Amino acid sequence: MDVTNRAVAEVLAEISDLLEVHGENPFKVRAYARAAETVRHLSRPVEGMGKDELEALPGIGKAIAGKVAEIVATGTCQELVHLREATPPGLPALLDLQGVGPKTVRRLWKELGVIGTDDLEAAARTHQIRTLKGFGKKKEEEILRAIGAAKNASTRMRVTEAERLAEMVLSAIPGKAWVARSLRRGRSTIGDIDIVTLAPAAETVPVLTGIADEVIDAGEKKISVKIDQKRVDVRFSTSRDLGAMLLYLTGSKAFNIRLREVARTLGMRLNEYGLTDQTTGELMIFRTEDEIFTALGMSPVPPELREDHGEVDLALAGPLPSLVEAHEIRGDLHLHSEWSDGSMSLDKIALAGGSMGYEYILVSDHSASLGIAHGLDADRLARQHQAIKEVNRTSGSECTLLAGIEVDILADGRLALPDRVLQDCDLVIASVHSGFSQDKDVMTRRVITAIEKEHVDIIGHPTGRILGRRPPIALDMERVIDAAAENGTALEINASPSRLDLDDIYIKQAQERDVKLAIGTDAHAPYELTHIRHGVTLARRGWCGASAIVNTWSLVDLMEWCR
DNA sequence: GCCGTTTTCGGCCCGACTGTTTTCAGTCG
Repeated sequence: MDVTNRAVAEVLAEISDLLEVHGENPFKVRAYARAAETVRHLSRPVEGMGKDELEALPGIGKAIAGKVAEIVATGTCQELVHLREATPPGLPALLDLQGVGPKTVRRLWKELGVIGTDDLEAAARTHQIRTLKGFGKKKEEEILRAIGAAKNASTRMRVTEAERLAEMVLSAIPGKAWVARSLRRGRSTIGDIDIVTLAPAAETVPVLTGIADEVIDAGEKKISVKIDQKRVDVRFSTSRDLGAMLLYLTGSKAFNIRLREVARTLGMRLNEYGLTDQTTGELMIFRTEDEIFTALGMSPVPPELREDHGEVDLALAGPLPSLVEAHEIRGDLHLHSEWSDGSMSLDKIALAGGSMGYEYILVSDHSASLGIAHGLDADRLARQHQAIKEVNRTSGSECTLLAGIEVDILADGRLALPDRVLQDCDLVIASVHSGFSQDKDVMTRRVITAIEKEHVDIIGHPTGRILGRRPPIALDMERVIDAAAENGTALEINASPSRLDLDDIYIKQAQERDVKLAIGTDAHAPYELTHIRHGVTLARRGWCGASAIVNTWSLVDLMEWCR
């Protein structure tokens, strides 16, 4: 049986949803949801863990440890089977509707016989909902709106799309404003935009109402609108207590809960306005987030780590590990020129690298193979590498071009170019670009075969995912990371906003096993070099310091490493 | 269901906003 942490987490999360629909104790519902999150972000597989080890995990006690063991052994558990039998299958989806929660779902089900979205829509159109006590015309309209919105459900945004939307709103707000929530934490995809502003509500609300497609709600302290199908929340604050508001609105939700628990152990209550002493009732306010961390007896937690993935306990015990910073990056280790499918000449790349302040850039065009236009064969690669030497001699740029290749990992694990060609490269990236649907075992062996190759230095975009378009390939990442550790091969953190591959979970795992990482933009055009910052953010989310990232090293050290 | 530097039982983060309400429940983040 091969049960991944993700699969176990999904079972636990579904139990949580179903318990909620059945009106179970909300704390029990949360217990399952929390356990699901714990398992989802665990840096080692629950499969093979003993009962004691499971129960030592945060939020997992005797009962859920038993469930996890059952799921690992059988792929499911009896509790879930029973809950599913007792629940119309269309019911949990109703929880996703805006304004519809567990209490409402349960009443609609029990009192109107609603068992799915279609029923609900019919009930609303025939005005049955307003017959329920406590429900009215507005609620009915809200439900119809929510169903409509769900039908053209907007997917999560890529980071670049979210940044554009945020910039547009920030520039419209008449006063200082900051981005918060998942965009500030550096999540790879963004659901909605949250902003904190010092601008007065009276001036801001009309402006936002003007640019919004819909106003979800608007009060004295906040306004929520929809722009281009995306939710934008703006919260009003003052410079005197900005710290607590930024902290609260950055989250995550789980992190906020943990922080408030910490405050309670100190006899205080934390909210978005400050810390309240529970005995005197005195409110302490803070201009910065760091002052609040200090007041809670913690080291400051950078936004990228605020997920309740162990950082709170660590910050209570002492300083957190220092994370890589953008200025520490000395070069870009993945880039395509006009020699394959990029748009940049070698001269232009050297120039662009110079203006980024880089010491080096790895020119890593595609190898010739099916599916990639203008990939390089051995002859063209040799000519390109001659041209690279020429540019290094003549460009006058501070930035050295490294002569590399992004060689295809073929379906059987062989590489698309022979060893004698690869050995002449400064650095070799090997990537999967075809045969994405191989099963897990075949795919894992394929990638590990490439990792074991003498001349391969970096595995490019390891899971091959394209956010919102192509799922990750089936890889046993445990085995891949072990193989990378054994062979001294680096894994890439691909900084392209459409990839952001590896995931932060795996970056953390790789680092824990002393696997080196390489950040590359995969740029095909000059402006894409600036995407390096997304790679740095992702590395930080994976708890990465500079020393684990090979392109924070000097050119000499980098060349020494890959030899 | 989980958990313990007051606790192995009795708590469980906290506030904004809305709708259908004369005082609050439900939902959301």
